[in-house]
Amino acid sequence: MADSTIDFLKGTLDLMVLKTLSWAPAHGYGIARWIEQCTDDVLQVEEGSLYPALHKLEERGLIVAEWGITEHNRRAKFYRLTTAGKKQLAASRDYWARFAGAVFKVLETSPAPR
Amino acid sequence: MADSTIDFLKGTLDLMVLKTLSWAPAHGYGIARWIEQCTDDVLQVEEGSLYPALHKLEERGLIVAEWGITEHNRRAKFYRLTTAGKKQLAASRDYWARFAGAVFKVLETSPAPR
DNA sequence: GTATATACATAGAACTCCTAGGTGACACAC
DNA sequence: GTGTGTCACCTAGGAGTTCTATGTATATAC
Repeated sequence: MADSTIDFLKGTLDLMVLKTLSWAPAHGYGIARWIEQCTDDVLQVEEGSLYPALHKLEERGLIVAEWGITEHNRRAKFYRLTTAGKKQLAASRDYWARFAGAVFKVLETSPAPR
Repeated sequence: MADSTIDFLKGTLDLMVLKTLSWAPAHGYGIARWIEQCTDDVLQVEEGSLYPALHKLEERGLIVAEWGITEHNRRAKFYRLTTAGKKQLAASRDYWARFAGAVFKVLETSPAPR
């Protein structure tokens, strides 16, 4: 959209959500805040992206939800990784490493000898 | 789409095209083959993605096209980076580095002390 | 009682990419 | 000269994500 900012997020949101949940169950709001905090706000998680993504991950059986109470004494939906989710996380993580490595390769390669 | 493959390409196609052109002018077909070769086919550039992307970059004034003849003696459109394109490449490159770094940070961070 | 932060949710727009097709020309074998 | 493979371009349509904008509701602080 804007000239100076480029959107690289595609596909990585799911990955980071799964990763965040691999530590402990968490609710949507908390996942978003954690990712932002962890990356010094380089990655910003919009709620309009996050909740649909969570619902899709749930549909795919990668996470399961359960209502609970937060430390702020509020009602919230806590998500937990399933076995399938753990497998998917491992696969996605590997794939992302290969992908990012490939991009860096292109960015760092010197002109081909010709 | 498929379970095992995830699409992380968003936004990076433009970046890699600009980078490829930073070495020397090239035509679409050649750009695609080079990126694939450079990444051992980890990144595959579909023509249905590439040509629209090239046209958009041209519209934005980041590259310019000129008809020429390839080493195979065929007619082809050679793209060249403009000054604006070089600036955009530098900016996108920096941004990608920050983005990828942030993702890795999330993927590598241990559970938060609690 | 009012404001702020917390927490969830969805509709619609905007965007990118891929699928699936199509065009044409050259090179080479036969 | 005809067929096949490679090169090189292009677009329409659909599928899929993400963002914008908005709405709801509760707990706590003041």
